[in-house]
Amino acid sequence: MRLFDTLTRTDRDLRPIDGTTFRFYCCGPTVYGPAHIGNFRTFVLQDVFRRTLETGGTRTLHVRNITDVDDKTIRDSQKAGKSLSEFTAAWTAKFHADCEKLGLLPPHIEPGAVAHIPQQIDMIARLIAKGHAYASEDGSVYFKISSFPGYGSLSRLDERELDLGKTQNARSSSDEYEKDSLSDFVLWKARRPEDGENFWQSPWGEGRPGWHLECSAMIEEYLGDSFDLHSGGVDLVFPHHENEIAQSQCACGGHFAAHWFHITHLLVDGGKMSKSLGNLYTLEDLAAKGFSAMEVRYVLIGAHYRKPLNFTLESLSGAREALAKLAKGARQLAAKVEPGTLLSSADFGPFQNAWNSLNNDLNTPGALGGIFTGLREAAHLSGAEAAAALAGLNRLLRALGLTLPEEAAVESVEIPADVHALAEKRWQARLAKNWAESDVLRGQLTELGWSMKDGKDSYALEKIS
RNA sequence: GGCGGAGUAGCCAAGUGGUAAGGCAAUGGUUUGCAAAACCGUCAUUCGAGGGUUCGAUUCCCUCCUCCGCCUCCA
Repeated sequence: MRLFDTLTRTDRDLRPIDGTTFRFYCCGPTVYGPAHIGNFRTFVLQDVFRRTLETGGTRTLHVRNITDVDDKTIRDSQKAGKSLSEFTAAWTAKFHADCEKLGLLPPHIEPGAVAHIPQQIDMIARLIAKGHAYASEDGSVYFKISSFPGYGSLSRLDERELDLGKTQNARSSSDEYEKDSLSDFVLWKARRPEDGENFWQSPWGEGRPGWHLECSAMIEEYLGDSFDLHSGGVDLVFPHHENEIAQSQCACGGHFAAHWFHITHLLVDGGKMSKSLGNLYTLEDLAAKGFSAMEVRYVLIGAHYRKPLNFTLESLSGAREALAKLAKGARQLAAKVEPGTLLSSADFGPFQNAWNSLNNDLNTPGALGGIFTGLREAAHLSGAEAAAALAGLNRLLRALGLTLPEEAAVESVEIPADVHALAEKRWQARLAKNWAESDVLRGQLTELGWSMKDGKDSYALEKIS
């Protein structure tokens, strides 16, 4: 597949460096609360990315970390009166549950920062030995940006008016640590009183690792000094990924990530999502409004990953209808195929365009459009062609990670006796072609909060929500 | 202010130097006592505004307007 690369700003073909397995790393969540749909846009697109590679026959190694120590996890665990590990374990479990609902494939490896402190300390020691880092008097360690000429290549720092020297004066008064240059970033944070019990021993004294370091250390541990792709939300380009490049290339040599895949942020109702605006949605918030995680997933893949996606409740309703339409189309296609037919998956039949879209810079909305168009074409197919089309459709749905809703599962709701009696009465009136009375009775049912829909030989009662 | 991205029908949203995918909503018809459901249709002379290049631009260039992101630990 071809994918846009943030570093070179070009579309490039993806080929595993080692020729067999595509190895990639995704910056995972900081577990101090429930992830919101903006976080999940990134994780869902990374999931579609992986599924597309695998559907195309490429084996993958997917590593995604859990950030379980930083300012926020420490602060909020203290607020909650829990130990850091107890606190982050609970939110990690919640994250996993949400991921499963969204149909996200679990990463092959999911390392946590706290479990990799020795590796982080080792990396810092190497950076100091090579002259890329220095310890300050308080026991913190900083990366010396001036020691790495390549710094800023990913975010094009040299083209920005970010004068690393100049900003120092303006901000040094509020800086709590002692750095040579303000732009230098922290690798090891000396223990502070507010850290409570959350500190570890190091050659530089008690403290904890800086945020940027964990990814570099875990990448080295599981992917080595060179690997295929690194991914995250756009906000991580600077400084997080920039710092990772500096740390890893200086400590390990190697070229680090061969490709950078960044997902653009989600907008809600045309603007930034924020708690104060009341539009920061978690899966739970949306479930409370009656929307399933799969409907959320459909909306999230409904826009190209490099364009802003405007999330609205209206688009969620649209997703429900669209999924139902897809499910119906899939059922109709399946009905044309003899049960037991061996489904060929050599090509995608009428869904070839959809598959091509997915492989052309992960164009998920293009792929969805192609599926609906393909479904229309597939309606005219039969026999082996229909079987091949069905196979193609199934592969595509798997690549997108979409699980289609089952045929209208009738919910068994308790129907009050008076409602039931009224309905029976109306049904009899209707059978007697007494339309006037029939309509009056339906009006009464409506007032009780029930709608009555007539079928050929029976009727259905539905609670009006 | 610097850098980056975006403005396509009521909403979500693809796409292309050659005359606008798809989904939702809406709407017409068939059907149904009427509804609902289902099925079959319709639905952007136009792509933020104004210039330019071109036989031809929504697509390339310039200017302007609006929105969004990043600018030191936010996916």
